[in-house]
Amino acid sequence: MTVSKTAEKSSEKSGEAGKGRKDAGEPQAEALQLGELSEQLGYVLKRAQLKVFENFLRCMASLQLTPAQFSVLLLVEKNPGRNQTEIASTLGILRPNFVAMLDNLESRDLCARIRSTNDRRSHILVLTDKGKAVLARAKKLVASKHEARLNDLLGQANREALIAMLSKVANEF
Amino acid sequence: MTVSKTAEKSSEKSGEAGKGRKDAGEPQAEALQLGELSEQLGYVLKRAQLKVFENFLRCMASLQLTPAQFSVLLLVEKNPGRNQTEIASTLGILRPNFVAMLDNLESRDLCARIRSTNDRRSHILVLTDKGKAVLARAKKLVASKHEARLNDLLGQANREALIAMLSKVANEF
DNA sequence: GATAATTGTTATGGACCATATCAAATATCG
DNA sequence: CGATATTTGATATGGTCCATAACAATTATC
Repeated sequence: MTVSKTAEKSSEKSGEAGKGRKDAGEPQAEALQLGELSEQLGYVLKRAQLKVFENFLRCMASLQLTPAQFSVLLLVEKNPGRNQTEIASTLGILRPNFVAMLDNLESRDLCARIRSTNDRRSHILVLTDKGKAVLARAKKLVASKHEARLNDLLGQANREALIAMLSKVANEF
Repeated sequence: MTVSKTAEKSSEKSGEAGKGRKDAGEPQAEALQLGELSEQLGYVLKRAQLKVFENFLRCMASLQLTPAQFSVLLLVEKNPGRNQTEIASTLGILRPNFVAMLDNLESRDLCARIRSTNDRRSHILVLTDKGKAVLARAKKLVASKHEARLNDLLGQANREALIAMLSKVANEF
């Protein structure tokens, strides 16, 4: 069930540009049989997730946003005035690990920590103007380059069905 | 798009045993709005993947097999006589990282490295008798406790549709 | 007002992933 | 044949992400 991010370099040798794939060329070392692996939920889930994240990063290259950072900006925009603990726990990020993430976003002036007047322990999170602008551009990129790709691949109906099923698995499994 | 493995402890406070959930009890700190996040492919994919892996580990607790180890055993069983490079690259595992994995499986007598007579550089991989037995038990556990759960949740048809779509995403996205 | 709990933070360790490098064995090619 | 390049398994190492313990400042609780 393990899959890493590096595309297998071995495939570069065989199917390059316009070469009509010779079938009985060299010994060729026949491809392995995946067998039951290709129907293992966890295996195919992980592979799909890696591919999707990989594509997401490419789409966001110009904005330099990771999936995690994008999710933080989205959530802060939707829920302004919440503190670090609330945002982090909603995303399943542990508070200690959230600190460095925010340091990054804040250093890039996308997000700001504001001392709460009610509870001077907590930091209220808000998007800066730049943060809002970047997020707006990010959304457009995701919609046009990322989610649209899923539509092309599966069709609108199947895309929605897939996301609905994944949500169900995520929440009720 | 980030999700960790720890279940949010905060939910333990509210819905415990048989307590009828009071709606207007204490201040309650209203739950955050996920907004567009809940329809982000990457977000829901990652959450689902974590839940599935978590459940897999619980099911395999008695056999002490991780998803990655299970995939290795499955692939070696299906393709006996292949070397480390072939098995690893098929699973998307980099050769350096595969060494420790095999050390582990070999130390538990589940898998064996055999020097190839054709090419004395490579190690042929095979399952030991114990490895075959453990894998057989693992398959039964996965089928009865893991995959069956997906059937209960989605139904047979949807389960197959989900896996088919994930395969498509994994291969063609 | 003493004690407990919460918030953000630091330090730290583990798991996983990726790259460079190496010795041994093999392949390639002059 | 023999020099050079490639392949295989392995080691070392660094990065990222995840998880836990602990701490100071602040607030809640009694």
